Amino acid sequence: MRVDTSPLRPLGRTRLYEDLVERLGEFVIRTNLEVGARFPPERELATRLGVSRASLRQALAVLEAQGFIEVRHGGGVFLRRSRGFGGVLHKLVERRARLPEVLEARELLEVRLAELAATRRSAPDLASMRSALAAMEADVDAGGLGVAGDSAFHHAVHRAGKNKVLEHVIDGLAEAIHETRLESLSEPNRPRASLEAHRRILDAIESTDSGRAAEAMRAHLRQVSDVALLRWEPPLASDDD
Amino acid sequence: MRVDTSPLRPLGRTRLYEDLVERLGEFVIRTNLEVGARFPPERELATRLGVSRASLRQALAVLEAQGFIEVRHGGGVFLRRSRGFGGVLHKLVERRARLPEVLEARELLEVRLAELAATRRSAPDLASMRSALAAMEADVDAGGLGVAGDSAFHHAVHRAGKNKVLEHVIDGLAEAIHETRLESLSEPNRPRASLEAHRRILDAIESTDSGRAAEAMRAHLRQVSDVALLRWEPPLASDDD
DNA sequence: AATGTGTCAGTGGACGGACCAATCTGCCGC
DNA sequence: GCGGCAGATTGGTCCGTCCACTGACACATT
Repeated sequence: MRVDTSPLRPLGRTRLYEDLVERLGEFVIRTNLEVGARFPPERELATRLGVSRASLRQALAVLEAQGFIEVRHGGGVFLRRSRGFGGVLHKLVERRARLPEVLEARELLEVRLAELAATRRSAPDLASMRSALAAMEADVDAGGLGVAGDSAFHHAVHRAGKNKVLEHVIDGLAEAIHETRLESLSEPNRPRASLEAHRRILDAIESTDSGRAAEAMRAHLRQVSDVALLRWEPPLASDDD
Repeated sequence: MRVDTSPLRPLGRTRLYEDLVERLGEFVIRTNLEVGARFPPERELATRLGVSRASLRQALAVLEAQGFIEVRHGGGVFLRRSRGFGGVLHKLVERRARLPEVLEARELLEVRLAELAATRRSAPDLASMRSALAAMEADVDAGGLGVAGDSAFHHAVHRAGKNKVLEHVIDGLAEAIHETRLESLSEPNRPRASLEAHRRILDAIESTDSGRAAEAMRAHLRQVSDVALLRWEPPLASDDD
């Protein structure tokens, strides 16, 4: 039983620590704090922001985990990078308006990963893909959409690409991608078509044919995002230079 | 003056909240917690983990910011996704051993973004690139390495690609990339060569020639990563299937 | 004078308890 | 059976306290 999670939040919801993250971001900008420079002490920050040290420390923990600051015990809080202070991928991704960008990013990453997978895949990787496909087929035969298998298959391909960085990035996009997948698979006959597309991808990867793998993946993704509403007109280049 | 940040950390240093993030990850795995399911109450978690609620809440804040959990006031803590629980990009990136993967990811993203930039760049984008290049040239003429201009130029290209998601991802890799850039530019004559490479990229983007932009960027990056030590032998595909 | 050493103020790390606010649950009266 | 109220649950925030690490300065030693 899925718990209804995101929608219909209380409205004015305000995570104090989230506000603090933003405030600290502003602080960096407005004081023109340089990379490597030190923040005021926690106690002072807390006082000036009018919050408790506990709340402030939640915000600092987030920023540190994000890599924006470094907190040195006994030393102080230091700025590590200012670009994109605040801002987390998953938040960026969860905006409906970003769908075209997400799809664009997805295609880029996933096609390349399929290409890499064709060259680097190990025996266990292939096994994962096959079993994911089998699960998907079983589910589809039973009248399901095969989402679990679909997801597992793509994940297996990602792993087979042997690049943790790219894999991590794609996983970050996973949520938004998952929505797309649902919309697509909900159309009649889609599950079947999708299954076939996956077979072609697997076949190419098995034959270590990276070019074919890339193309098969690209075709598959295009098919999926076609359904996913809005075709996107990229802003035209202006030649006013 | 850059503060020496990463190397030679105190050894046993241990961020309690970081450990907690991992522990919670283990908890999700071991109890096979499903997406949407609820965690035990904070107080109970804190007790069972043997830490204060304050520390636990730092960990929860990180996990929530990361999008792994959702915390509902008065409701409880819920699992949003389990894939890659814990694990943050910038941590992944900061491992020396990952350099090849980072470079691979960088090339993929940056080449594509250059390609997009050639089609989507606006007048202000071009202006940013030109001024970055000018700054770089001035610095190089003065005997500097031109790192600031270099960085600004790439950033301008990223922005011109008009895809916030990709831009965000690249910015996440920025730190590691920056190191690479330093190593590369430190070699004799490099700054000059790099400047030329950037000119070619800009020229292609100005002419809205996406193919040439992509190639110019690729060549530039290859040149840079050549210097960056270790050529990488990707793991060979095993044909034992 | 140069160097080593001890001390101490400053700063982050963690805790426990208290109280508020949103939510959930179940009982009670209609 | 249904609506609503009240108490229990659970997260949100704060405060004060104490510990641990760092860095700088004063002082002693050579």
